[in-house]
Amino acid sequence: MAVKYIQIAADLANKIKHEQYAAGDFLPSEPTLSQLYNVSRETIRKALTELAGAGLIQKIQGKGSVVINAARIAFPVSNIESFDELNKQKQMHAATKIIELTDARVPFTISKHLSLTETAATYVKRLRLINHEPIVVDEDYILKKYVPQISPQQAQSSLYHYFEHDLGLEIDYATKTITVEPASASVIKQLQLTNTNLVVVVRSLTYLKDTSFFQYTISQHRPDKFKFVDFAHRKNKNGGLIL
Amino acid sequence: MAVKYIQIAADLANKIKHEQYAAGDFLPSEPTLSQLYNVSRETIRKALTELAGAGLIQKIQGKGSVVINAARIAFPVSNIESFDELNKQKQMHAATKIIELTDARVPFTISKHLSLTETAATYVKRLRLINHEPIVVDEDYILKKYVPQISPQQAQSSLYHYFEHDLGLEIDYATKTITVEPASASVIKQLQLTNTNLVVVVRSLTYLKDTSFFQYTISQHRPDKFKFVDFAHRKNKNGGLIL
DNA sequence: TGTTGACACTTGTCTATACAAGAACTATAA
DNA sequence: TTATAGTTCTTGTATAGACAAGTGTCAACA
Repeated sequence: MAVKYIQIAADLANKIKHEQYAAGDFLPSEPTLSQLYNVSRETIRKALTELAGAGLIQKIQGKGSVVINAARIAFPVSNIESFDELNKQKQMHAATKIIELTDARVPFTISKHLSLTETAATYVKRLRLINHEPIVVDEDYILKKYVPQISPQQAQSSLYHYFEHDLGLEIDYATKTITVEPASASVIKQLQLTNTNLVVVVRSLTYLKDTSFFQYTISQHRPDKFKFVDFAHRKNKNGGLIL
Repeated sequence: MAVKYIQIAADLANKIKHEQYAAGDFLPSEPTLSQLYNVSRETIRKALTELAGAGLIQKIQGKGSVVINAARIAFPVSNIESFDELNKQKQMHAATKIIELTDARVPFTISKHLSLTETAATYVKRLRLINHEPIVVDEDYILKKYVPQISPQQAQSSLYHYFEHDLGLEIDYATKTITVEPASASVIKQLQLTNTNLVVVVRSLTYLKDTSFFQYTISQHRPDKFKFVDFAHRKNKNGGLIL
C-alpha cells in the first residue's frame, strides 16, 4: 500500500458509504482527524479535498465538512439507462460485433486542428448490443505510433483493457462533445431505428499521460438508450480568473 | 486583491494565453517559479494544480508541467453551436418569453428522493429564442424558502444574476442528466419542431454552498441546436479507491 | 430589549524543510 | 557496443508551525 492521504480518503469514503458518517452530518474537524489518523493536518486536508472532488463531502469554511446525500450524486431523474449502466448489471448480455477493421488515416479535420505529424491509424467500427438489441455504433481511430497492431480478438473484447493493462499505455484525459444528428442510412439499419433518424453522437479525443494525442472515437447512440450524468462544482469560487 | 496562488495561477494562465509559454513547452520548474514569484514551492504547486484542473497544463512526475494545446480544450469537432456559445456572440439577438409563472410544489419524484421537508416553490416556464428562432424551453422550480418572490421582470432577465448578485445566494454545485426523449405536443409547437418529435432534455438539481437543495430545472432543447462539451481527466490515478 | 464585542472554534492560506519517486543523462564496466 | 549504475534534474508526499478568515456563542453594555 502506498500514499497516506489516499488511504485516509478511502477509509473516510468507506465510513460514509456505511453511514458511519451519515448524510448531513459534519465530519470531525481537521485537527481532530489529524489526531485520529496520527498525521499532519495538511495530509488530512488533501484527503478531504479528494472527497470533496468526488462529491462525497462539502467543505464550508468556518463550519466544517458536511457529508452529502449519496442519492444526489447520480440521481436517476430519468428512468432511461445508459450503455455503461446496463453493462454493469451482470444479468445483462453484452456483445460486440466487428463491422470493419482496417488501416486508415485520422480524419483531416482532426489532424489539421491538432497539427498531427503522424496520422497512420487503425480504424475499427463496431456494433454494441445489449440483450441482442443494437445500442451503439462505435468508430475508433487509434494511432499506429502507439498501437501498431489490433487483432479481431482484441477488438472483440475491451480495447481499453488491452491498451492500459497489456500495452501499459497511460490514458490521462479526454475531451468529449455530445450532439444530436441525423444518422446515415447504414447506421439507421444497424441500430434498427424506426421512429426517428436521429442519433446521439459522442465524439471524444483521448490523450496520454505525456499529452500526446492517441485516439479519436465517434459513438452513435440510439437516442432512446442514451443517458449522460454529470456532477459539476460551480466554476471558480475565486472569481474564475482562469480562462 | 487576495490570494497568492490564485494570482499566480491567473498570471500563468495569462502568459499561456498570450503564448509566452507556448503549447508543448514546459513551464519553469517548481523551484524556479518559486524564486520568480518569491513564494514557497507549495504555493506554486497550488497554482499549478488550478491550471491542471482547468486543463491548461499537464503535470508529469519527474519531467515537469507541459502547456496543453488550447485547441484541445473545447475542440469544435462538430459545427453545431450551443445556446451558450450563440449567446456569447454579441451580434446574436437573444430573447426570453415567459410562458408561465406560478406557485407550485417541487415534483414528488424529486422531493421524495431528496427527502425534502419544504416543497413550496415558484414555477417558471420560459421559451428562449436566438435570432427569433425558438431554441430551448426551460422549466424551473425554485424553492420559496430561499427566493420568496420572483417577478415577471426578473424572470425575463437572468435568474442566476438575480440569485447570486442581488440575493447573495451562493450556488455551489449541480448534478445534470442528459437524455433524448419525445416531446409533448405543446413543446413541439413552441420549439417549432418539424422533422422530429425528439428533444434533448437536460435535468439539473442545483445546491447551495451549505449543501441545501435549491432549484430543479428541466431544459428541453431543439436537437439540431444542442451541443455539450466535456473535458474530463481520467478517474483516479491512484486506483480509484474512492466510490 | 437589543446590539456590540470578545472569544473559541472551524476551514483557508502560506512558509520552510525533508525525503520519496520518476525521468534523463553520463560515465563506467562487461 | 551494450548494459549498468550513479548523479542530478524533475514532481509527489509529508511534516510542524503560523496567521487569516468565516461562523457561532455568549457575556457585557447601552
